[in-house]
Amino acid sequence: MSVLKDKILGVAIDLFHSRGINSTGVDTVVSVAGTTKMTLYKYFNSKEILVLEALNKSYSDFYGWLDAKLTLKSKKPSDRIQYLFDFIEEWVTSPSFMGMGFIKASAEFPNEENPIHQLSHQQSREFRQFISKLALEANIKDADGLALQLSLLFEGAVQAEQMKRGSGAIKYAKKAAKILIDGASKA
Amino acid sequence: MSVLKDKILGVAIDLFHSRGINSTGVDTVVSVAGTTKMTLYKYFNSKEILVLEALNKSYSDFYGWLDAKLTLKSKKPSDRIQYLFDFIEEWVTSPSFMGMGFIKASAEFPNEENPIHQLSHQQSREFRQFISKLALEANIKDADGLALQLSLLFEGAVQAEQMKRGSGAIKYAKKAAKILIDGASKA
DNA sequence: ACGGGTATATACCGTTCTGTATAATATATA
DNA sequence: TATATATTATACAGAACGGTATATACCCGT
Repeated sequence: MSVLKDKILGVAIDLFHSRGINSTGVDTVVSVAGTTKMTLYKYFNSKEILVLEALNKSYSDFYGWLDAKLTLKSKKPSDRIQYLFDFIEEWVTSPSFMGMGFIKASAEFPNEENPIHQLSHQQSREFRQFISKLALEANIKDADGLALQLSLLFEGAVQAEQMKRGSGAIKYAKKAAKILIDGASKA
Repeated sequence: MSVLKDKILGVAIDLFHSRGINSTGVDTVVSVAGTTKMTLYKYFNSKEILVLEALNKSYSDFYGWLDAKLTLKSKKPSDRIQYLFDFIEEWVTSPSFMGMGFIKASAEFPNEENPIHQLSHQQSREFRQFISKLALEANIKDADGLALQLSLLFEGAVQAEQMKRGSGAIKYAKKAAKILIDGASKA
């Protein structure tokens, strides 16, 4: 991947998060990235494709980071779900946190037939499946049910933190997650 | 309030929810409402004001409906929090459900200095305080903490339902809420 | 029948948007 | 030095945007 394409993608991710996707024109992207529209359209055939690639990079960066953290933290897969919200807290409270792409994008593109909405939905499902896998490895019976509940806490906490930085919501999400995990473990 | 202003406001709320705020032009609003831009701008001095009023009506309709339902359901304020998610489920699964205005709006206007973002944030806080009042009346010690947790479940469930109608997330949110309420009651 | 507010119709202004066409420039390799 | 490729510079097309100006029709109480 060209260094210039990478630069454009990174700038786009920043701007989409800080100003919103629809409120960010390609002129602004190229201006901040220090290049021109011709170059942007060479690497991305349309703004929609730029948005889709930005979403993909955003999500896979987060997912890769979280998965690596959990793998490093515990060699026993059955313990990992216990640390899930610890790392989510680390992520959410990090200065570079700007929100979750698929949450914002699905709000800006509510039409379920829109490709951006569909990708957002897919990422949301992928993340829930990731939690479900953690729950399964922890020998939790209703793994899917717990995963859904934890994903609600996750999305709610991210939503709260997007609305106001330093809201502290993640601390309470963590406590709630512990209660739900413990409850589901004994069942 | 003029019947025409009401019509415009209702159409605007529908369109903002189904197409997004930034993707809905005033031309579309007046066209669907069957009126003209002159009339719209007579009642709303700018699109931003239209958005703010749409948010206000959206939220107060929801809040008023929910509060009335809870008051009717139980004469004992200490019981009401038990039924909170029952009515939220009724609201979310209703065919007319289109999402929560302040959740979508805050995603479309991420800048914390933007008036629309600020109103969204205020409504989110108001709703959390409403839950906190319910928790207080139920003699729950950490009423604010529980209220924050329940609001995370609420926003997460609404987010999930916005992304995919009929997701079923609300059922699991309800179960999680019951666990958290019971846990906080005995503490 | 007449006058005053209300709504309509329509055209327009200036700006911004995505996307493209064209030509000039830099850079690296052969 | 010559050639191919990557990037820039700039201008523009065509549409949509928020918002305004002007003139016309309607309706209702006097």
